[in-house]
Amino acid sequence: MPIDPNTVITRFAPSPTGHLHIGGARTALLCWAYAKRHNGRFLLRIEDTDQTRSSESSMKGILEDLAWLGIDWADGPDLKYNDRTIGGDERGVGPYFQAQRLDIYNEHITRLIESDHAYPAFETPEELEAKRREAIEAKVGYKYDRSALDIPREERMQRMADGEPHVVRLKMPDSPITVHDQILGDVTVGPDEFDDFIIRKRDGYPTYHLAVVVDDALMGVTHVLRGQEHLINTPRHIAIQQALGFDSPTYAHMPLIFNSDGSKMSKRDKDKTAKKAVKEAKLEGSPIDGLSDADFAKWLKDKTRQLPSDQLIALARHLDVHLPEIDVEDFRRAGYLPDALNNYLALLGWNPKAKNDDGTDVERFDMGYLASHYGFEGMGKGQAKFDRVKLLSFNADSIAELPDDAFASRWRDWASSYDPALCERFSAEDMLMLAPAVKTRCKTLADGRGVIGFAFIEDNAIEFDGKALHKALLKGEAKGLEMLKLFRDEAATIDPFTPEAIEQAVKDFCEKHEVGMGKVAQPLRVAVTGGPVSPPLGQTLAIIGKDAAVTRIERCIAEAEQALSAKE
RNA sequence: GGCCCCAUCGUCUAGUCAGGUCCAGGACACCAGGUUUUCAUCCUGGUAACGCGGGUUCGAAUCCCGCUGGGGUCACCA
Repeated sequence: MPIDPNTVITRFAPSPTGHLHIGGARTALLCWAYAKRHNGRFLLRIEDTDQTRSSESSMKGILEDLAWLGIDWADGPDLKYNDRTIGGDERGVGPYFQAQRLDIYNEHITRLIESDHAYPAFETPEELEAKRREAIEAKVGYKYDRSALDIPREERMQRMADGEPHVVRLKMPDSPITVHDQILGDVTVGPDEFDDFIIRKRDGYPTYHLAVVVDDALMGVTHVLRGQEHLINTPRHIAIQQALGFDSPTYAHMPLIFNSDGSKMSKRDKDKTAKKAVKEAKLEGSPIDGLSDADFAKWLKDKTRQLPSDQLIALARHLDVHLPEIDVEDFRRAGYLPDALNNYLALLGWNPKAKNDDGTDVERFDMGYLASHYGFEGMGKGQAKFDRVKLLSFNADSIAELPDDAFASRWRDWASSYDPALCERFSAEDMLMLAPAVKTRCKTLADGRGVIGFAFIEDNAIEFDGKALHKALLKGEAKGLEMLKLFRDEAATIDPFTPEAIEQAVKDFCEKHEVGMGKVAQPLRVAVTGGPVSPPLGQTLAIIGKDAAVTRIERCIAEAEQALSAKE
C-alpha cells in the first residue's frame, strides 16, 4: 500500500445517521476544494461503527446530496447513482465502510495492547455511570480511574482471552500534547484533561477515535479539515498516532456555524418551527394522513421528538409555514441552486482576499474558482452565523444570471421532483417562454410558482381585488373600464398570441387612442390576474392564452359595471 | 464548573502576523432617489462597527495583560 507523501489527500467521513447537514456540506466542500487546489485526491469514507444508528438509506441520501452539490470523490463508496458510477479504489486502500474494516482495527488494537499502549477494562457501563455520577456530585471532573490497571497484566490478558466482556482503553501519555493547527495555531492541552478513553467498545467495534486514526493513516490522508468541535479530540488522535508509530496529518479546525439567533443549527429546528405553528393554529388532532392523533399529540408534547421528514413537510404545507432549511436536502427542496449554496457556504468562514476590477471584494465565485484558490490562509477563526437572507440574495442572483433555456430546464427538473402540478400545467416550451418573466422575480425555484400563480386559477374563479379594480378601472377621467371594453375586441384578433405580439398590440392601441401605456396596461393586468402586480403584460397574457384572457377581461368588465351600478 | 477556542457595521467579512496611507473598505439587509405600463431586475447615494479597562509607543482596530461576552468539549456518538 504505497502512499505518496507529496500528494495531498483530504477526506470527508460522514456517519450515515441522517441527512447531510449543511455544516457537513461545508466541511465536505472545503475538503474537496483543498484537494483540488493541490491536485490531490478527495476521498469519502463512511463511518458506520455505530451499529444502532447507521442506515443504508442515510448513506445513499448523503452521497446523493454530495453529488447534487457537485462534490465528487476520487476514492470512496463505489455506488451506482443515476446510472453513473462514482468513486473507485485505484489505490487499493478500501474498503471505505468502517464496518467492513473490523479486522484492520483489531489488528492495530492488538498491537497497542501488546505494546502496553492499551489495555482491556472490565467495568460495566453501569459501574462507570455510577462513578461518573459520584464525581459530578462531588463537583470534580470525571476521569476513568485506571482501576483495570490494578489487575495484574497476566490476569487481564487471560480474562480477555477467555472472552470476558470488556472494552479496550488507550493508556494516555502523561505529558502535554500540542496540536499544530493551520487555522488556530498551536493548541496545547495538558495530560490532566484526558483519561484513558475507550478505543474498542464492548460490541467489538472500534470507537471513532481509533477508527479515524487508523483509516486516515492507512488511506494516506495528509490534511484533516474539520469542525472545531473536534479540536479537543485531536490530542487523543495524536496519542494514538504516536503509540502506533504513525505520522500525524496536518490539522485545520474551522469555526462552527450557527443560526442567526446564536443557537446551534439543528435538525430539530424544523420540528420546533412546526410545533410553534401548530400551537398558534390551535390544531387539536393530526391534520395529515399517516399520522395518528395519538402520535401527533406525543410529538407535540415532547420537545425532543421529531417527525419523519415527509410528515413534517406535509404538516408544514397544511399550516402554510416555511420550515428552516437545515439539511442539504431541505435546500434542494426549497429551490436553491447548488452553485449559490456552495458559494455562500465557502464564504462563511473563508475569504478569498481578492479584489474585483471595480475594487470591491471578490464574493461571488464558482466551484472552479474555489478549486483553484481555496486555502487555509483565508479561513476566519470566529464562529459565524448562517444568514439565510444573504444566501437567498446569492440564489436570486444566480437564478437571474441563468440563460433562459438553462433556467427553464433547471426549473423543470426541480418541479418534476417537488412540484409535479407545475409540470402538468406547463409544458417545457411554456416554461421557456415564462423564463424571462419568472427568473428575475423569484429568489428560489420554488417561488417561481408564486410569480405566475394567477395561471393556476380557473378563469371564472378569479377574485378581483376591490382596491385594484377601483384604482385601475373606475377612478379618474379616462376610465380604465372604457379602455378595457375597447381593447376586448382587439385582444381577440391578436395572432399569434405571443408576448411580443401582445406588447405590440397594446402599444399600437395606446397610440391610436392617444393614452399612456398605464391607462391600458393596469386595467388589463387587473382583469387577467385579479390584482395590480404581475410580470410584463405580454407574458402575463400569453401565459394564460387568448381564450382565457378574453374570458377574464369580460368577467372583469361585468364586475366593474356591477360595482359602478351598485354605487349609483 | 474544569480545560480549550474566539471577539471589526444588524449579519458575513477586509484590514491585525511586518503599529501610521483606516475619522476603518466590501457584501447582504435597511433607508432615499432614478430607470420601468405594475411588480421585480438594474443604477446612484446614504445610515451603520474596531466589546470594556489597563498598559507599551510619538502614534494601536493592529502588540501585551485583565475583564466581559460568545462558542466548543468533558459518552462503550461520531
